[in-house]
Amino acid sequence: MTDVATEKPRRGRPPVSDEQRQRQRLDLSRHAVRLFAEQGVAATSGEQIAQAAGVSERTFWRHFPHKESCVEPLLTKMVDAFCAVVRAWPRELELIDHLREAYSPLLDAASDEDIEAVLAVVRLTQGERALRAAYLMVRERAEDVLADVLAERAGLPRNAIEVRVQAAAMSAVLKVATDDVARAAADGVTRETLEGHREQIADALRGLSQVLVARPGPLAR
Amino acid sequence: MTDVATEKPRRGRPPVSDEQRQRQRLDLSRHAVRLFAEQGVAATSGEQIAQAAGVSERTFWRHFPHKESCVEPLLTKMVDAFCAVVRAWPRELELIDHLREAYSPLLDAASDEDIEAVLAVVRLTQGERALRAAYLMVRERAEDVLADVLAERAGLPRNAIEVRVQAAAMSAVLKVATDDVARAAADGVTRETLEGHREQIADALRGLSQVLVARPGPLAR
DNA sequence: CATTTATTGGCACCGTCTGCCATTAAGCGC
DNA sequence: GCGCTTAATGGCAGACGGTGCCAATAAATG
Repeated sequence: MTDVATEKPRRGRPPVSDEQRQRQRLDLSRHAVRLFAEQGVAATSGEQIAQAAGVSERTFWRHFPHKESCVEPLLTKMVDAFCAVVRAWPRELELIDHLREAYSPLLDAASDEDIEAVLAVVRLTQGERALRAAYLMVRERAEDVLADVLAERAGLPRNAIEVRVQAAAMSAVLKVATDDVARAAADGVTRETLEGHREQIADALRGLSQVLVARPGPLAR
Repeated sequence: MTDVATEKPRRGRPPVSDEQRQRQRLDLSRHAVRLFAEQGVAATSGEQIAQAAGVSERTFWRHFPHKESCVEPLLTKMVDAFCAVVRAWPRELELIDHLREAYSPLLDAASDEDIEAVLAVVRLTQGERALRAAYLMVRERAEDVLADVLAERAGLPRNAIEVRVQAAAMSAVLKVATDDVARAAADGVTRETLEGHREQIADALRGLSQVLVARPGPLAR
């Protein structure tokens, strides 16, 4: 009825800004991931994480509904960066080529420590099934972005079966490549490891278009 | 040193057979899924499931490490059946055609109640993130089987990047199709719904081979 | 029946996570 | 500065998830 932000004398303490909230979560997240990597998820209690970050256990649980969701802010940060790159994918370019161009800036945008932490999380998801769920949730968000972009480029509705399948397939490609790199970076991340990721993705994308057996292609004809 | 099974007078009560163990788990699983569907996962306590199945809470927890893993036996049963079909895929046939032939027997092998229960679980995984992890775990096992079969047919090592990517992509296809059917079967499963699944898979497989934008195909040339 | 081993159930206990309330912090007008 | 209002925090009790331990029972052998 009345205007948007008017009619609001706003008395009392204002809520903290959204960015600040994110920063708090991110801080908790970094401590949590460090502890997870050092001693495992099961052996790390919520109390411990809270203490490491200097807040009470109660407020820790207010920030994260489950212990595993601690990894989310860190992962989200990287995935969002990647999504931004995908969204900026120009029509006239191959995805591979676009990634080749945009990949390095993506790496520069994040601190080395965060990159290391993210890869540590990905590695942890191999054995710690509790983290797998969180990991796959944020991957799913990325898949939706991918589907949006694909749909727009193909001129199809977002939920067309072809679009969803393609998005799922490409998402799978990214997953395979990322897992490989995370494993490769088990002991120390170098610039080469990360550049390798780009080429892994390229390889994997090629693998996708090869279509070993799923259809009667030129190979089988 | 000594022979395999000899030298074992085997005194005392013998361990229960593996099949019997599986049957017990399956029984628990059915009760659990029913309760999950009726009142949600969070609102269903381990004690409740145990009581429904007529065992103590303690032995319930001995059968399942986490509450969510209750769904595993049911899902595994279906996935194993599907894997068997994939393994039997003859070289000279298209996958789609093979599935068309083998699909009905697959349905006949399971009770209607179990099929309904499985679809209910898949539907639940949409909203209950706790179940998502369990669901994705058994899907991953299926992906490995797929990779094996693909590797053998293509004459490549099991962990070749192309193989893994293809397996992941096909697995994604199955996931998309299955989710669609589970949604469609929200109110009552009919034979048509299930036959529809086969066609969904076929559609999705076609979608996979279309390759909207991932490479310079005839469309982009 | 006595013996041996596997399963079961009961109990105590730690960690996860929530609801509730008192306390503190951050803004406002005065 | 002082109230006043609202948001964030911390502390506490408690339900639920899940494990270790031990006693009781079940199923085999002789």
